[in-house]
Amino acid sequence: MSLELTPVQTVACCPPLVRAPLSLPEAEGIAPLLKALADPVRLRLMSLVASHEGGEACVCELNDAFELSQPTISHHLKLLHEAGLLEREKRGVWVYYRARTEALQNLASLIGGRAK
Amino acid sequence: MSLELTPVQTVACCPPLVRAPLSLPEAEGIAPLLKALADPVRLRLMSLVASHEGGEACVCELNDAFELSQPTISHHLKLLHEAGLLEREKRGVWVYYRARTEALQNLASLIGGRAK
DNA sequence: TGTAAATATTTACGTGTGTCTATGTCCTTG
DNA sequence: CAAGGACATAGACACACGTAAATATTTACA
Repeated sequence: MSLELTPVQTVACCPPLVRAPLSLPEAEGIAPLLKALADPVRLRLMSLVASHEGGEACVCELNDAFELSQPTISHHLKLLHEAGLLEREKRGVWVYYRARTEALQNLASLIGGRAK
Repeated sequence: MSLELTPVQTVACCPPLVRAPLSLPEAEGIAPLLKALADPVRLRLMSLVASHEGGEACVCELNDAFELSQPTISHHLKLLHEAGLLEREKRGVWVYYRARTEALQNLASLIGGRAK
């Protein structure tokens, strides 16, 4: 197995943007997380999952929410999963994705944390 | 002049991700903001400016913080400015950029806002 | 065991992004 | 008004990204 940190593990280690300059390694760790969110489809996927009842949603429901092909949705879900923003669980034929809210909150405090 | 909203104006109007699904127009308004931040160089630029004394920094200082060409830094600053994350002010020969902290805070509460 | 449904992977393609070099513009000062 | 410094713009190029079509994989069930 790899010793690499997922992006979501990286973000928890940094003070807010307004507090201190980010080092290059820190920035390189955090950027992939933001990149994963920086797409209209993935933003909507994330909000659909995160606001869904039980904090999770089945891929079948997510597919229906977009006018995009199933492989395209699967691709976006994979990116969010690899970034550490979504957890994946297979139950029978269906796959459920769950939002990692602590990852979102770490990211939020990095971006919007207070200066002092 | 244009009637378009800048991304930063868009973000203030949406509930947190975990609260309700984002509409397509909402997501398309917010994604550019995240995209602007989703790059290691721009993340560092943003944190350099935001954490700098007085909340602003001169381009000349920012150039020195990277091993990139001056036009490349200028390009990144332009993207951050167009997204509404940085304000631009020319004073004499120098240009100063200032972080729009309320934009960062709106973005943060969108991403990490509590569910209920 | 074989068939259908749910999801993922592969491949391909047009478009967008990050970077550089070269050049332009604006301001200051001699 | 000429020259130089600070910053922006334009053009070019390699690479990454979003999407779709075709195909593979996994699971349930008749």
